[in-house]
Amino acid sequence: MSDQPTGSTIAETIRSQLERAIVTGAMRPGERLDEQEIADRFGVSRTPVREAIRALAASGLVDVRQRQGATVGAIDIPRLIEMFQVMAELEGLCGELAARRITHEEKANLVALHERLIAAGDRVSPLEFYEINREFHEAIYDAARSDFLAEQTRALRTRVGAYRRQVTYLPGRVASTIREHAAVIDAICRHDGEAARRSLRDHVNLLGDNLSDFIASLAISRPQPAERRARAATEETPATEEALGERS
Amino acid sequence: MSDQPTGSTIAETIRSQLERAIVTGAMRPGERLDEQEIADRFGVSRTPVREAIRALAASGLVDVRQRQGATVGAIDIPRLIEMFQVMAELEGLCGELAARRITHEEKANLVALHERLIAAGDRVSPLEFYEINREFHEAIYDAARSDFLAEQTRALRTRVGAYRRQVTYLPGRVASTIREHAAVIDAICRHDGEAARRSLRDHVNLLGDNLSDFIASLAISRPQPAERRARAATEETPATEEALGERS
DNA sequence: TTATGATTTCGTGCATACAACAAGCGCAAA
DNA sequence: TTTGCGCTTGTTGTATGCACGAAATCATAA
Repeated sequence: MSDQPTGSTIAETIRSQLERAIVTGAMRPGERLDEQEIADRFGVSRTPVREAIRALAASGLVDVRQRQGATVGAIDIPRLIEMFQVMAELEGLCGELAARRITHEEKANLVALHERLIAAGDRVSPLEFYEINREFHEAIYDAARSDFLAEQTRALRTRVGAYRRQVTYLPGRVASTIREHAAVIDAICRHDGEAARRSLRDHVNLLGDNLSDFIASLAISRPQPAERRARAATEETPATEEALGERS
Repeated sequence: MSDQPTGSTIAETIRSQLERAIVTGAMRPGERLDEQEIADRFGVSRTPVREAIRALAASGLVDVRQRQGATVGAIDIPRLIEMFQVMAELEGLCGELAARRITHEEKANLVALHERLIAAGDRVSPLEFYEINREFHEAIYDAARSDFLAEQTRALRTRVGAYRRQVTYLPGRVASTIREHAAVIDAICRHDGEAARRSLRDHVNLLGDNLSDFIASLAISRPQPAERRARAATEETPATEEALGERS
């Protein structure tokens, strides 16, 4: 390993790198994770790589089958919808708790983030929009004052990250997101727990709905993913899944 | 390994065994998990033991700190309450979905389980009561038709298992449980999603409330039975250890 | 040609050895 | 006594070798 964070283990470093590769879409769902290959790529032995893969498997980002190696977690549509539904509940609970517990400073922060989001949305900067959106939700987690709930919600958010990213960029979705966030902020600042819960839950559920529409529209020209372990010796492609690929 | 399930790995076997030891309370919160010791105990090398421990850590049942080994997950009171709150939401969602999707056969099964629960409650058979209660909730997960939701809820249930077990056996709690379950069944059979969600959520939340009462009552005066063989008696333990440890 | 069975190949699962780090211990200095 | 430093010791983190098993390949028969 050339650059390793001091105080951290190799396994954790690899885990982090792989996670990043997966949630950003650099590694595509169904793609194989060969222990030896990854070990060579990072210049370490199989042991920490193996540990990293198992950790990712535990968080649901990769699938492992006995004696058959690991692949990047492929989530089928029904399951993805289920995940959004659960996420909606958790985010809703975050909203309700936040509405009851938020401080003045946090309110101000939320509003500020929202305005940054609007600005980013106007300039149509997907990456920045995505990041600010993340911070917005993180701010709500903080305000909810429930570490465990925050961890669970965050984990789920990460897990669907690769897919959600596609949805967030849908045309028209940005404007809707801003409107929905405005409703969330309003409810939270009014300390209306029920309204906050509802607006956040619906917000996330709408993402899920959009997702299904999105998927459905793609189902027409979907190539059969019969790719086995065919990997060219060339550089790996920083692409996204064909079904969820760039779309304008 | 003397008896290993065919088709399963050693690591998985060990993971399962350790999980069982933890959720049943045989291993107590804060207790240390020495890789070599466990490896010797099972007659295997450190490698699969290590893997098992990391898996348990990922599911939240054990805590690991870099270079400082692993301990059985110790959950403090605020966090435990947070976990119950999240669990209440998830169970509530299960209930709502179940109310909308349950079949006639499943209704009958639910009722049958409930009657078995009543019988077990009358005979005051804690272990059986616990098991039937588990099956009851599992039946609701099934009826909800959401694999992911079921997995999440089940995982959380397992995670608080060691603590929840104590609460379920509180005097008077059995009768309340049966009453609350009756309300749940009624709502589900009427296909009233909202009522099902509310009744199930409150049911679990009441467990949380009882939990706090339980903790509070123990904080006053509680002679330690200490009939269990003390393994790491000198080990530093969190507050919950005292409060939720062995009791009659 | 397809189907079926043996064989080869390649990757995972586990064992073992070594390295690195943290906690405990002893000794010396204040 | 207390404090600080270096050493020892024990445990974790990583590397490496080997064995088992599943998929791939090939051979043979219908």
